[in-house]
Amino acid sequence: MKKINIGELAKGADVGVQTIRYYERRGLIPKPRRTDSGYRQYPPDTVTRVKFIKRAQELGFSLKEIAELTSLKSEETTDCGDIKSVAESKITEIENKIRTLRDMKKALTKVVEICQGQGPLTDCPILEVMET
Amino acid sequence: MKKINIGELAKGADVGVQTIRYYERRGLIPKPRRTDSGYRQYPPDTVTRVKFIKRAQELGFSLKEIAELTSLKSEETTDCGDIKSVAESKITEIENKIRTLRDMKKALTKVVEICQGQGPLTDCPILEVMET
DNA sequence: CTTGACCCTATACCTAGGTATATAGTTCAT
DNA sequence: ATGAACTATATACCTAGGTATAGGGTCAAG
Repeated sequence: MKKINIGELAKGADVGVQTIRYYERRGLIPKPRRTDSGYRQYPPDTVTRVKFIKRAQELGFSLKEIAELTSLKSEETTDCGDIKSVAESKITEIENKIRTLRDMKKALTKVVEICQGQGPLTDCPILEVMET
Repeated sequence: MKKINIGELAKGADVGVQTIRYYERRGLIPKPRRTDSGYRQYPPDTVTRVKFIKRAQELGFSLKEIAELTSLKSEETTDCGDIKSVAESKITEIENKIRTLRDMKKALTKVVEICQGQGPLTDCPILEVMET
């Protein structure tokens, strides 16, 4: 297999070169071999690895959690159920965030509905509700 | 009216003393007068002001937005409708966040449903979907 | 007159996820 | 053999919202 440089890896996974090095520091991708001059040489499937990171981010995982997921992946004793329960608790977490946002929206909607949308600030129900 | 110290203000608004000084630096609360020895002396209603900040945060406003809201409040030309439209665009923003979270949840739920919850990782549909 | 609880400034640190900059070495095509 | 394009390290910077620490001064009670 031909190896790829950091630039090709970054391009292939659609991230910046700096981001790759940052991921390496964070332990999200393995430290690659180097050429004699010090250039990083990646096996081409590292592109998949970086894409995995991006995809997991889109699904709501933090880099820290992705690192945990990755080390889970490489443990012998991990089975599918372990991954599943990580995903399930992430779902719960997302539900909680949605609930919080819905409460915020509800509170805001309520004051907006009361507000006539004109007149002096002294009577503004929005500011009023925020000051109590 | 008797003035209060920073500690009393912090306690009254249920935040840390450092937070008060931080808000001052951010321009969220006016710079108070000082005693000869340099102590900050607040009018007691500053407690309300700090509580306003906390409340607005709970409603989803960033400190930057709260500062804007505050300067809007002190402009002569501002009327209730200006405040209302700020609140309305915040509602829209919250709705967008909810939508994003719902999409994340949907994607995660889908893979979790496919996963049997046992067996080797090689067949794990969750990891599989994340790698594509 | 001293002790403890305040207060002051300045600066650094924290999480999260990077991006930017400075300085230097390498590789490849012409 | 030279210049563009790439790579390396180290360090600083960014947003957001603070918290912590160091090294002082002040105030009130006993």
